[in-house]
Amino acid sequence: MGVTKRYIHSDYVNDIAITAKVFAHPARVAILKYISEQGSCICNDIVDEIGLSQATISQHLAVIADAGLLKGTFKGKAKCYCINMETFENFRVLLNSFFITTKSKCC
Amino acid sequence: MGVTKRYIHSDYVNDIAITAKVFAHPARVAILKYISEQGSCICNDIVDEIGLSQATISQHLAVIADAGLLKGTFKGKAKCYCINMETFENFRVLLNSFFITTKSKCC
DNA sequence: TTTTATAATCGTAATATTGCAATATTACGA
DNA sequence: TCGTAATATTGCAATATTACGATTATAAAA
Repeated sequence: MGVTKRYIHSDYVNDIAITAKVFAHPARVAILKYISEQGSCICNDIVDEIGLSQATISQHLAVIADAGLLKGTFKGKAKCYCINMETFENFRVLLNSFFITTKSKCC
Repeated sequence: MGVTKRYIHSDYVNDIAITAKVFAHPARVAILKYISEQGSCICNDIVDEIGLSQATISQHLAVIADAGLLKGTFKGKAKCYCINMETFENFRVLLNSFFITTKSKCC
């Protein structure tokens, strides 16, 4: 065991969990926040900004990118990152739908 | 290593990550969804509803409860769960603030 | 008091995640 | 082509998470 049993859940539930997981690590939140604050793209100022090794940042970037949240363009030898706002907006809507539809009359 | 370095990040960033983590597992999303659908409280129908063992469900419930998202009342031998909508709403607002404030002009 | 139903906890195995050093790759400029 | 800067990948150690059986607590009912 130790494996998440995704197959027992609906797609909707799995989608929410997978989406939330991207934001479930402070380094990834910080990376997205930093890119956002820089307005447009940057390179490995992220490594300087956040106190983690280049390897670790690169891994987190890969997780964010796999989720479809990054657009990258090579600008010289550096890579220019920016947020794919379309996917980002989809994520917002998905999570918000979950929050909005959840109700509970307490006992 | 293997430990998330929370201390290098701001409280805001850590709060978002901790909040998102609650929803980062499909079982927890499914539990919340089920409680919500039942309107008010239930007991261990959750175990029957979701295909996980009682011990596992209990663990996930503990994670949700630790986040402040559950209210429980003992009703007979069974325990009655419901969602703490105040905390839930706070979570919604926190995550939404992050989504709303994030911008990016792509390269 | 004993039984029974319900839920929490313990112990443990399997797997996932985090983080980093070392190394590879990629792309540019000299 | 070589050297160099920027990123990605690999391999590994430490830790966290997930899941479950077994056990333990708890409270109502018999």
